[in-house]
Amino acid sequence: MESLLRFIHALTIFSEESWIRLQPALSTQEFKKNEFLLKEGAVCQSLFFIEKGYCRSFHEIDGIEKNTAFYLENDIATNIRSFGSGEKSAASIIACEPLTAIVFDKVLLFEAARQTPEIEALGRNCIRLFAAKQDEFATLFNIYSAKDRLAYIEEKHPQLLQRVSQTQLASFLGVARETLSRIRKRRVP
Amino acid sequence: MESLLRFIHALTIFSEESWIRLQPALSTQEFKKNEFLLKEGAVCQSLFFIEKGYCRSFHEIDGIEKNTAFYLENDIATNIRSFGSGEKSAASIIACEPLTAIVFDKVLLFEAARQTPEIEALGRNCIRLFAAKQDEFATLFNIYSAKDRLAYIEEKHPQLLQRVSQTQLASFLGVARETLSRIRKRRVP
DNA sequence: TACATTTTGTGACGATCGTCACAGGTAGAA
DNA sequence: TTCTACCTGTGACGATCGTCACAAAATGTA
Repeated sequence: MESLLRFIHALTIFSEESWIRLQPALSTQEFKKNEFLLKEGAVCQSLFFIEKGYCRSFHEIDGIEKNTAFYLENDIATNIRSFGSGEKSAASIIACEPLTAIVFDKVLLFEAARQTPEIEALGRNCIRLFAAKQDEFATLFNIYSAKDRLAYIEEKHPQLLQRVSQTQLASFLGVARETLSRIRKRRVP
Repeated sequence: MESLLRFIHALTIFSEESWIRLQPALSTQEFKKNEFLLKEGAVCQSLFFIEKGYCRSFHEIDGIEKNTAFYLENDIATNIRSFGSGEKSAASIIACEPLTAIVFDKVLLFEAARQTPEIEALGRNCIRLFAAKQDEFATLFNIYSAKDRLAYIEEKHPQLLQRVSQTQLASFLGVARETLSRIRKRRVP
Protein backbone atom coordinates (compact mmCIF):
# COMPACT_ATOMS: atom_id res chain seq x y z
CA MET A 1 0.00 0.00 0.00
CA GLU A 2 2.87 2.41 0.70
CA SER A 3 4.11 1.84 -2.83
CA LEU A 4 0.74 2.91 -4.22
CA LEU A 5 0.72 5.99 -2.02
CA ARG A 6 4.19 6.94 -3.26
CA PHE A 7 3.01 6.40 -6.84
CA ILE A 8 0.00 8.66 -6.30
CA HIS A 9 1.98 11.42 -4.61
CA ALA A 10 4.47 11.42 -7.47
CA LEU A 11 1.61 11.83 -9.91
CA THR A 12 -0.72 14.37 -8.33
CA ILE A 13 -1.69 16.30 -5.19
CA PHE A 14 -3.52 13.98 -2.85
CA SER A 15 -4.73 14.66 0.70
CA GLU A 16 -5.10 12.22 3.58
CA GLU A 17 -8.86 12.61 3.24
CA SER A 18 -8.83 11.69 -0.47
CA TRP A 19 -6.76 8.65 0.39
CA ILE A 20 -9.36 7.51 2.90
CA ARG A 21 -12.18 8.13 0.46
CA LEU A 22 -10.34 6.13 -2.18
CA GLN A 23 -10.08 3.02 -0.01
CA PRO A 24 -13.51 1.52 -0.84
CA ALA A 25 -12.46 1.33 -4.50
CA LEU A 26 -9.26 -0.58 -3.67
CA SER A 27 -8.60 -4.23 -2.96
CA THR A 28 -5.44 -6.32 -2.91
CA GLN A 29 -5.39 -9.38 -5.12
CA GLU A 30 -2.85 -12.19 -5.49
CA PHE A 31 -2.28 -13.99 -8.78
CA LYS A 32 -0.36 -17.21 -9.35
CA LYS A 33 2.03 -17.55 -12.26
CA ASN A 34 0.04 -17.90 -15.51
CA GLU A 35 -3.17 -16.72 -13.85
CA PHE A 36 -5.20 -14.20 -15.85
CA LEU A 37 -5.72 -10.63 -14.66
CA LEU A 38 -7.93 -10.07 -17.71
CA LYS A 39 -9.18 -12.51 -20.32
CA GLU A 40 -9.81 -11.75 -23.97
CA GLY A 41 -13.53 -11.21 -24.49
CA ALA A 42 -14.15 -9.92 -20.96
CA VAL A 43 -14.80 -6.26 -20.20
CA CYS A 44 -11.96 -4.65 -18.27
CA GLN A 45 -13.41 -3.29 -15.02
CA SER A 46 -10.16 -2.55 -13.23
CA LEU A 47 -6.88 -0.75 -13.09
CA PHE A 48 -4.18 -2.98 -11.63
CA PHE A 49 -1.39 -1.32 -9.71
CA ILE A 50 1.44 -3.86 -9.75
CA GLU A 51 2.93 -4.12 -6.29
CA LYS A 52 5.07 -7.25 -6.72
CA GLY A 53 5.83 -9.45 -9.72
CA TYR A 54 5.07 -8.67 -13.33
CA CYS A 55 2.61 -9.47 -16.07
CA ARG A 56 2.21 -9.16 -19.81
CA SER A 57 -0.53 -8.15 -22.19
CA PHE A 58 -0.94 -10.19 -25.37
CA HIS A 59 -3.21 -10.80 -28.33
CA GLU A 60 -3.81 -14.31 -29.61
CA ILE A 61 -3.58 -14.36 -33.42
CA ASP A 62 -3.97 -17.70 -35.23
CA GLY A 63 -3.11 -19.54 -32.04
CA ILE A 64 0.06 -17.54 -31.47
CA GLU A 65 0.46 -15.12 -28.59
CA LYS A 66 1.76 -11.69 -29.55
CA ASN A 67 2.93 -9.65 -26.58
CA THR A 68 1.97 -5.99 -26.60
CA ALA A 69 3.15 -4.79 -23.20
CA PHE A 70 4.88 -5.75 -19.97
CA TYR A 71 3.84 -4.27 -16.65
CA LEU A 72 6.36 -4.32 -13.82
CA GLU A 73 6.31 -3.09 -10.24
CA ASN A 74 4.71 0.36 -9.80
CA ASP A 75 3.11 0.22 -13.24
CA ILE A 76 -0.58 0.47 -13.94
CA ALA A 77 -1.83 -2.47 -15.99
CA THR A 78 -5.16 -2.39 -17.80
CA ASN A 79 -6.71 -2.56 -21.24
CA ILE A 80 -7.37 1.08 -21.84
CA ARG A 81 -9.77 0.60 -24.73
CA SER A 82 -12.01 -1.81 -22.88
CA PHE A 83 -11.72 0.02 -19.57
CA GLY A 84 -12.62 3.33 -21.17
CA SER A 85 -15.38 2.25 -23.51
CA GLY A 86 -16.89 -0.80 -21.81
CA GLU A 87 -16.27 -2.92 -24.93
CA LYS A 88 -14.87 -6.44 -24.70
CA SER A 89 -11.10 -6.58 -24.48
CA ALA A 90 -9.23 -7.94 -27.50
CA ALA A 91 -6.18 -8.60 -25.34
CA SER A 92 -5.47 -10.72 -22.28
CA ILE A 93 -3.27 -9.89 -19.32
CA ILE A 94 -1.52 -12.73 -17.54
CA ALA A 95 0.85 -12.96 -14.57
CA CYS A 96 4.39 -14.02 -15.53
CA GLU A 97 5.38 -14.54 -11.89
CA PRO A 98 3.46 -14.78 -8.63
CA LEU A 99 1.95 -11.31 -8.56
CA THR A 100 0.39 -8.92 -6.06
CA ALA A 101 -1.80 -6.12 -7.39
CA ILE A 102 -3.85 -3.35 -5.86
CA VAL A 103 -7.03 -3.34 -7.88
CA PHE A 104 -8.98 -0.16 -8.62
CA ASP A 105 -12.61 -1.09 -9.22
CA LYS A 106 -13.96 1.05 -12.05
CA VAL A 107 -17.47 1.59 -10.68
CA LEU A 108 -16.34 2.38 -7.15
CA LEU A 109 -13.51 4.54 -8.44
CA PHE A 110 -15.88 6.62 -10.55
CA GLU A 111 -18.21 6.95 -7.56
CA ALA A 112 -15.39 8.19 -5.38
CA ALA A 113 -14.22 10.52 -8.15
CA ARG A 114 -17.63 12.18 -8.34
CA GLN A 115 -17.39 13.13 -4.68
CA THR A 116 -13.73 14.05 -4.51
CA PRO A 117 -12.00 16.26 -7.09
CA GLU A 118 -8.55 14.97 -6.13
CA ILE A 119 -9.64 11.42 -6.96
CA GLU A 120 -11.07 12.70 -10.23
CA ALA A 121 -7.68 14.27 -10.97
CA LEU A 122 -5.91 11.04 -10.02
CA GLY A 123 -8.03 9.08 -12.46
CA ARG A 124 -7.36 11.59 -15.20
CA ASN A 125 -3.63 11.54 -14.52
CA CYS A 126 -3.56 7.75 -14.55
CA ILE A 127 -5.14 7.71 -18.00
CA ARG A 128 -2.77 10.44 -19.14
CA LEU A 129 0.25 8.49 -17.90
CA PHE A 130 -1.02 5.33 -19.52
CA ALA A 131 -1.61 7.17 -22.80
CA ALA A 132 1.90 8.65 -22.71
CA LYS A 133 3.45 5.22 -22.23
CA GLN A 134 1.38 3.83 -25.02
CA ASP A 135 2.50 6.68 -27.24
CA GLU A 136 6.10 5.88 -26.40
CA PHE A 137 5.82 2.26 -27.51
CA ALA A 138 3.57 2.94 -30.48
CA THR A 139 6.17 5.40 -31.76
CA LEU A 140 8.86 2.79 -31.17
CA PHE A 141 7.14 0.43 -33.58
CA ASN A 142 6.28 3.13 -36.06
CA ILE A 143 9.71 4.49 -36.61
CA TYR A 144 12.33 1.93 -35.61
CA SER A 145 13.51 -1.42 -36.92
CA ALA A 146 13.57 -4.47 -34.66
CA LYS A 147 17.28 -3.91 -34.07
CA ASP A 148 16.72 -0.29 -33.04
CA ARG A 149 13.75 -1.25 -30.90
CA LEU A 150 15.98 -3.63 -28.97
CA ALA A 151 18.60 -0.91 -28.53
CA TYR A 152 15.90 1.43 -27.24
CA ILE A 153 14.63 -1.10 -24.70
CA GLU A 154 18.18 -1.78 -23.58
CA GLU A 155 18.76 1.90 -22.97
CA LYS A 156 15.43 3.05 -21.57
CA HIS A 157 13.98 -0.06 -20.00
CA PRO A 158 16.88 -2.31 -18.98
CA GLN A 159 14.85 -3.77 -16.10
CA LEU A 160 12.73 -5.53 -18.72
CA LEU A 161 15.69 -7.47 -20.09
CA GLN A 162 16.58 -8.67 -16.62
CA ARG A 163 13.25 -10.41 -16.17
CA VAL A 164 11.73 -11.28 -19.50
CA SER A 165 12.84 -14.33 -21.49
CA GLN A 166 14.19 -13.95 -25.02
CA THR A 167 11.12 -15.72 -26.33
CA GLN A 168 8.75 -13.27 -24.64
CA LEU A 169 10.87 -10.30 -25.64
CA ALA A 170 11.01 -11.41 -29.29
CA SER A 171 7.23 -11.63 -29.36
CA PHE A 172 7.05 -8.11 -27.95
CA LEU A 173 9.59 -6.75 -30.44
CA GLY A 174 7.62 -8.29 -33.28
CA VAL A 175 10.25 -10.69 -34.60
CA ALA A 176 10.85 -14.44 -34.49
CA ARG A 177 12.78 -15.79 -31.55
CA GLU A 178 15.60 -16.85 -33.87
CA THR A 179 15.81 -13.39 -35.41
CA LEU A 180 16.25 -11.77 -32.00
CA SER A 181 19.01 -14.24 -31.26
CA ARG A 182 20.74 -13.26 -34.53
CA ILE A 183 20.29 -9.54 -33.98
CA ARG A 184 22.10 -9.94 -30.67
CA LYS A 185 24.85 -11.97 -32.28
CA ARG A 186 25.26 -9.62 -35.24
CA ARG A 187 25.98 -6.53 -33.17
CA VAL A 188 28.46 -7.99 -30.69
CA PRO A 189 31.52 -7.97 -32.95
CA MET B 1 -18.63 25.07 -34.62
CA GLU B 2 -21.71 22.85 -35.03
CA SER B 3 -19.42 19.95 -35.91
CA LEU B 4 -17.58 20.39 -32.62
CA LEU B 5 -20.84 20.56 -30.70
CA ARG B 6 -22.00 17.33 -32.33
CA PHE B 7 -18.65 15.74 -31.46
CA ILE B 8 -18.98 16.79 -27.83
CA HIS B 9 -22.56 15.62 -27.48
CA ALA B 10 -21.64 12.22 -28.92
CA LEU B 11 -18.88 11.94 -26.32
CA THR B 12 -20.40 13.21 -23.08
CA ILE B 13 -23.27 15.05 -21.42
CA PHE B 14 -22.84 18.77 -22.03
CA SER B 15 -25.21 21.60 -21.10
CA GLU B 16 -25.73 24.92 -22.88
CA GLU B 17 -24.06 26.60 -19.92
CA SER B 18 -20.95 24.42 -20.16
CA TRP B 19 -20.76 25.23 -23.86
CA ILE B 20 -20.77 28.93 -23.11
CA ARG B 21 -18.16 28.53 -20.39
CA LEU B 22 -15.98 26.56 -22.78
CA GLN B 23 -15.89 29.33 -25.39
CA PRO B 24 -12.98 31.34 -23.94
CA ALA B 25 -10.74 28.30 -24.39
CA LEU B 26 -11.65 27.94 -28.07
CA SER B 27 -10.41 29.70 -31.18
CA THR B 28 -10.68 28.89 -34.85
CA GLN B 29 -7.42 28.70 -36.77
CA GLU B 30 -6.72 28.28 -40.49
CA PHE B 31 -3.63 26.48 -41.76
CA LYS B 32 -2.27 26.47 -45.30
CA LYS B 33 -1.06 23.27 -46.89
CA ASN B 34 2.31 22.27 -45.36
CA GLU B 35 1.88 24.68 -42.45
CA PHE B 36 2.76 23.28 -39.03
CA LEU B 37 0.17 22.79 -36.30
CA LEU B 38 2.99 21.65 -34.02
CA LYS B 39 6.73 21.63 -34.55
CA GLU B 40 9.17 19.10 -33.15
CA GLY B 41 10.87 20.58 -30.09
CA ALA B 42 7.91 22.79 -29.15
CA VAL B 43 5.62 22.04 -26.22
CA CYS B 44 2.12 21.09 -27.33
CA GLN B 45 -0.30 23.56 -25.73
CA SER B 46 -3.40 22.67 -27.71
CA LEU B 47 -5.94 20.12 -28.76
CA PHE B 48 -6.89 20.62 -32.41
CA PHE B 49 -10.40 19.66 -33.42
CA ILE B 50 -10.20 19.18 -37.19
CA GLU B 51 -13.16 20.89 -38.82
CA LYS B 52 -12.03 20.77 -42.46
CA GLY B 53 -9.02 19.27 -44.21
CA TYR B 54 -6.57 16.82 -42.72
CA CYS B 55 -3.10 16.66 -41.23
CA ARG B 56 -0.44 14.13 -40.30
CA SER B 57 1.86 13.54 -37.37
CA PHE B 58 5.42 12.47 -38.14
CA HIS B 59 8.86 11.96 -36.64
CA GLU B 60 11.98 12.95 -38.51
CA ILE B 61 14.61 10.20 -38.27
CA ASP B 62 17.91 10.63 -40.13
CA GLY B 63 16.31 13.22 -42.38
CA ILE B 64 13.41 10.94 -43.30
CA GLU B 65 9.84 11.67 -42.22
CA LYS B 66 8.05 8.72 -40.64
CA ASN B 67 4.30 9.22 -40.36
CA THR B 68 2.70 8.09 -37.13
CA ALA B 69 -0.90 9.27 -37.53
CA PHE B 70 -3.40 10.98 -39.78
CA TYR B 71 -6.13 13.21 -38.38
CA LEU B 72 -9.20 13.81 -40.51
CA GLU B 73 -12.41 15.79 -40.03
CA ASN B 74 -13.92 15.42 -36.55
CA ASP B 75 -10.73 13.98 -35.12
CA ILE B 76 -8.75 15.45 -32.26
CA ALA B 77 -5.13 16.03 -33.21
CA THR B 78 -2.43 16.60 -30.59
CA ASN B 79 0.77 15.14 -29.23
CA ILE B 80 -0.53 13.44 -26.14
CA ARG B 81 2.82 12.98 -24.44
CA SER B 82 3.84 16.63 -24.79
CA PHE B 83 0.34 17.95 -24.07
CA GLY B 84 0.04 15.83 -20.94
CA SER B 85 3.50 16.23 -19.49
CA GLY B 86 4.66 19.62 -20.75
CA GLU B 87 7.76 18.05 -22.30
CA LYS B 88 8.95 19.01 -25.78
CA SER B 89 7.23 17.14 -28.56
CA ALA B 90 9.30 14.60 -30.49
CA ALA B 91 6.80 14.70 -33.34
CA SER B 92 5.53 17.38 -35.70
CA ILE B 93 1.98 17.86 -36.98
CA ILE B 94 1.55 19.39 -40.42
CA ALA B 95 -1.46 20.24 -42.60
CA CYS B 96 -1.74 18.07 -45.72
CA GLU B 97 -4.45 20.31 -47.20
CA PRO B 98 -5.78 23.76 -46.38
CA LEU B 99 -7.11 23.08 -42.89
CA THR B 100 -9.55 24.62 -40.42
CA ALA B 101 -9.20 23.65 -36.77
CA ILE B 102 -10.94 24.64 -33.57
CA VAL B 103 -8.12 24.98 -31.09
CA PHE B 104 -8.51 24.14 -27.39
CA ASP B 105 -5.97 26.15 -25.43
CA LYS B 106 -4.56 23.98 -22.67
CA VAL B 107 -4.31 26.66 -19.97
CA LEU B 108 -7.74 28.14 -20.62
CA LEU B 109 -9.26 24.69 -20.95
CA PHE B 110 -7.89 23.62 -17.58
CA GLU B 111 -9.18 26.85 -16.04
CA ALA B 112 -12.64 26.23 -17.43
CA ALA B 113 -12.49 22.61 -16.30
CA ARG B 114 -11.80 23.64 -12.71
CA GLN B 115 -15.01 25.65 -12.66
CA THR B 116 -17.24 23.29 -14.60
CA PRO B 117 -17.40 19.53 -13.96
CA GLU B 118 -18.85 18.87 -17.43
CA ILE B 119 -15.82 20.46 -19.03
CA GLU B 120 -13.59 18.42 -16.75
CA ALA B 121 -15.43 15.30 -17.96
CA LEU B 122 -15.08 16.43 -21.56
CA GLY B 123 -11.33 16.78 -21.19
CA ARG B 124 -11.08 13.38 -19.58
CA ASN B 125 -13.15 11.79 -22.33
CA CYS B 126 -11.05 13.43 -25.02
CA ILE B 127 -7.91 11.92 -23.53
CA ARG B 128 -9.65 8.58 -23.16
CA LEU B 129 -10.76 8.64 -26.78
CA PHE B 130 -7.30 9.62 -27.92
CA ALA B 131 -5.76 6.83 -25.85
CA ALA B 132 -8.17 4.29 -27.30
CA LYS B 133 -7.28 5.29 -30.86
CA GLN B 134 -3.63 5.13 -30.03
CA ASP B 135 -4.15 1.67 -28.57
CA GLU B 136 -5.86 0.61 -31.78
CA PHE B 137 -2.94 1.61 -33.98
CA ALA B 138 -0.24 0.50 -31.58
CA THR B 139 -1.82 -2.95 -31.54
CA LEU B 140 -1.96 -2.88 -35.32
CA PHE B 141 1.80 -2.55 -35.48
CA ASN B 142 2.44 -5.01 -32.70
CA ILE B 143 0.57 -7.92 -34.11
CA TYR B 144 0.14 -7.55 -37.87
CA SER B 145 2.43 -7.61 -40.90
CA ALA B 146 2.49 -4.68 -43.33
CA LYS B 147 0.14 -6.59 -45.61
CA ASP B 148 -2.35 -7.20 -42.82
CA ARG B 149 -2.03 -3.61 -41.64
CA LEU B 150 -3.04 -2.44 -45.09
CA ALA B 151 -6.02 -4.82 -45.08
CA TYR B 152 -7.06 -3.48 -41.69
CA ILE B 153 -6.88 0.13 -42.84
CA GLU B 154 -8.86 -0.73 -45.97
CA GLU B 155 -11.59 -2.32 -43.87
CA LYS B 156 -11.76 0.00 -40.89
CA HIS B 157 -10.52 3.32 -42.23
CA PRO B 158 -11.24 3.43 -45.96
CA GLN B 159 -11.59 7.22 -45.88
CA LEU B 160 -7.84 7.37 -45.30
CA LEU B 161 -7.08 5.63 -48.59
CA GLN B 162 -9.25 8.11 -50.45
CA ARG B 163 -7.16 11.04 -49.37
CA VAL B 164 -3.65 9.98 -48.52
CA SER B 165 -1.02 9.34 -51.22
CA GLN B 166 0.67 5.96 -51.49
CA THR B 167 3.91 7.56 -50.43
CA GLN B 168 2.40 8.95 -47.22
CA LEU B 169 0.53 5.74 -46.52
CA ALA B 170 3.67 3.61 -46.98
CA SER B 171 5.48 5.80 -44.47
CA PHE B 172 2.60 5.28 -42.04
CA LEU B 173 2.50 1.52 -42.57
CA GLY B 174 6.22 1.32 -41.93
CA VAL B 175 7.35 0.02 -45.31
CA ALA B 176 9.12 1.45 -48.36
CA ARG B 177 6.94 3.04 -51.01
CA GLU B 178 7.95 0.31 -53.47
CA THR B 179 7.03 -2.43 -51.03
CA LEU B 180 3.52 -1.05 -50.60
CA SER B 181 3.18 -0.95 -54.36
CA ARG B 182 4.19 -4.64 -54.55
CA ILE B 183 1.92 -5.68 -51.70
CA ARG B 184 -0.99 -4.21 -53.62
CA LYS B 185 0.09 -5.96 -56.80
CA ARG B 186 0.70 -9.31 -55.13
CA ARG B 187 -2.81 -9.69 -53.74
CA VAL B 188 -4.93 -8.48 -56.61
CA PRO B 189 -4.92 -11.46 -59.02
C1' DT C 1 21.40 -37.19 -8.52
C1' DA C 2 18.53 -38.21 -12.54
C1' DC C 3 14.93 -36.84 -15.44
C1' DA C 4 11.72 -33.84 -17.85
C1' DT C 5 10.72 -29.32 -19.44
C1' DT C 6 11.84 -24.98 -21.11
C1' DT C 7 14.88 -21.86 -23.26
C1' DT C 8 18.37 -20.58 -26.41
C1' DG C 9 21.65 -20.90 -30.41
C1' DT C 10 22.45 -22.10 -35.13
C1' DG C 11 22.32 -23.96 -39.93
C1' DA C 12 19.67 -24.15 -44.30
C1' DC C 13 16.48 -22.26 -47.46
C1' DG C 14 12.85 -19.76 -49.53
C1' DA C 15 10.20 -15.39 -49.08
C1' DT C 16 10.05 -10.64 -48.35
C1' DC C 17 12.03 -6.16 -47.87
C1' DG C 18 14.96 -1.89 -48.69
C1' DT C 19 17.60 0.48 -51.89
C1' DC C 20 18.96 2.29 -56.29
C1' DA C 21 17.69 3.38 -60.85
C1' DC C 22 14.65 4.66 -64.37
C1' DA C 23 10.25 5.32 -66.89
C1' DG C 24 5.51 6.66 -67.33
C1' DG C 25 1.60 9.23 -65.36
C1' DT C 26 -0.76 13.12 -63.15
C1' DA C 27 -1.68 17.77 -61.52
C1' DG C 28 -0.87 22.49 -61.10
C1' DA C 29 1.36 26.93 -62.77
C1' DA C 30 3.04 29.89 -66.27
C1' DT D 1 -0.21 24.19 -74.24
C1' DT D 2 4.24 23.61 -72.19
C1' DC D 3 6.96 23.14 -68.30
C1' DT D 4 7.85 21.49 -63.82
C1' DA D 5 7.23 18.99 -59.75
C1' DC D 6 5.47 15.11 -57.67
C1' DC D 7 3.59 10.44 -57.52
C1' DT D 8 3.51 5.65 -58.90
C1' DG D 9 5.14 1.24 -60.92
C1' DT D 10 8.83 -1.96 -61.84
C1' DG D 11 13.33 -4.40 -62.48
C1' DA D 12 17.68 -5.86 -60.23
C1' DC D 13 20.24 -7.12 -56.28
C1' DG D 14 21.89 -7.68 -51.74
C1' DA D 15 20.28 -7.87 -46.85
C1' DT D 16 17.19 -9.49 -43.56
C1' DC D 17 13.50 -12.28 -41.93
C1' DG D 18 10.44 -16.43 -40.94
C1' DT D 19 10.26 -21.20 -40.77
C1' DC D 20 11.79 -25.83 -39.96
C1' DA D 21 14.96 -28.78 -37.76
C1' DC D 22 18.06 -30.13 -34.34
C1' DA D 23 21.44 -29.66 -30.56
C1' DA D 24 23.13 -27.49 -26.41
C1' DA D 25 22.23 -25.12 -22.19
C1' DA D 26 19.51 -23.82 -18.36
C1' DT D 27 15.86 -24.63 -15.18
C1' DG D 28 12.66 -27.04 -12.33
C1' DT D 29 11.13 -31.40 -10.14
C1' DA D 30 11.12 -36.02 -8.36
